[in-house]
Amino acid sequence: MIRVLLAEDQAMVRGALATLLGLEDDIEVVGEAANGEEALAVARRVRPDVALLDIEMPGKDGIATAAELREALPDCRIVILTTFGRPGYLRRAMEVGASAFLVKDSPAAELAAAVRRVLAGERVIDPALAAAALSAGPNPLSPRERDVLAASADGSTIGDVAVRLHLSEGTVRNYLSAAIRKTSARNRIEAVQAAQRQGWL
Amino acid sequence: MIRVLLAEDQAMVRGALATLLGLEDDIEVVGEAANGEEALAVARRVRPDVALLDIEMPGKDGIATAAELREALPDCRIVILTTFGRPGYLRRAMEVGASAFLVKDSPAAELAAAVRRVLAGERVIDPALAAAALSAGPNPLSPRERDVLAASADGSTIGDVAVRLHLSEGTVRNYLSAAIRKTSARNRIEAVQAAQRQGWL
DNA sequence: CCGGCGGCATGACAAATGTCATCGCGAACG
DNA sequence: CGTTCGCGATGACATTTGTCATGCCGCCGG
Repeated sequence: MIRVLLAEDQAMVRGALATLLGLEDDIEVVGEAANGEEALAVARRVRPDVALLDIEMPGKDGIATAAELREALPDCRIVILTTFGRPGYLRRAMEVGASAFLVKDSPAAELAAAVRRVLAGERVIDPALAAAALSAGPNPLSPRERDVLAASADGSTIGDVAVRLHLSEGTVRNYLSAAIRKTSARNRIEAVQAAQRQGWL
Repeated sequence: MIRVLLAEDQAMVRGALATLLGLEDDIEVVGEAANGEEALAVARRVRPDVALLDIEMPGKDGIATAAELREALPDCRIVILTTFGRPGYLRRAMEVGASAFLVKDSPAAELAAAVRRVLAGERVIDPALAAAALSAGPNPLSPRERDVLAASADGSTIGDVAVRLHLSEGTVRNYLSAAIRKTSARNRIEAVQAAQRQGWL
């Protein structure tokens, strides 16, 4: 039996996916979690063969969780599951040692198939997405630019961001200006959206 | 057997939910759809007893679909399913004649339960959410303010919005200013986010 | 040890944004 | 019939935002 841990914040989806996997003869869901911290705690206890991690979770997201899980249980294969097939997500998932990257709008049967394949040592990545990630290139934003852009994402004013990041307003404007240029956007809002679309935040 | 139609854009989630429902002795999934148009077409053909509609779908969303479905198949009960428990969503769902309103982070078992209960003539609404919807009050934005705010949501500049809506720039600014005031926001971005959080867009 | 790069800051300037007062029009409502 | 309200517009104004040049510091690679 393949022992699987499932981390996904939406209970209804989590339950449905767990049931789906449980129907497979060779798969057994040995743990469930609603967020990253929980996933790590459960993983340490149940020591699954494969961990299915949703990226979009409150608190510690799936990628960060994957990174820690890699250290705690090096033998546990990691399958990243996500709503959004963003190039940056894929890139980060791979850097962190994930074995598979699945988007939720691929067919449900893919899930069990991916679990089996990663356990067999394969990597599972949608070729189209892989191409997109490669052609998009790496994140061009410097760490600080990324910080400032992320801090601006919630509608904060430049002053707010400056306070929150302990910077001068002028500096914030400069970083933002750089981020806008690098994302080929016309203003902050477009820059934030472009960066999110690429998975750079 | 209760004949159910399931509309949900993410194939993996759709498949998992369909499987889950199919496991119930008294429920049968007689149709699936990935968007609103498809849902309507399938519904007309299979004439389900209950339609499960996700709100967040590309093209025609779950609420708009519910409105049309209500006219096409008045006897078909409607269960709205959504990721976000936004007060405005609930309000609109009720106005459009939905029998139930479920958020995806309630337990998976709720789904089948809701299907049975709506068929029995009950309404299924999370009490906490109902309270939130009532205490939040109705959408204070005038139709035009809503249009302008929605058109600004993607980072468009005032000029863009003016062109797209065939308005003068000054008018756009005025509506935006009103929307910002009514949402108690400090700028466009906050206004958009506040409105989205309430389900007003 | 020197050049480049990233981080941080200023100051100046132009452009976009937000606010306000005010106007005309038409529809709805008492 | 008058009042109110939403829609659309204008003009003036203050503020915020975006751009650019420039400077300083510290670190790292050649």
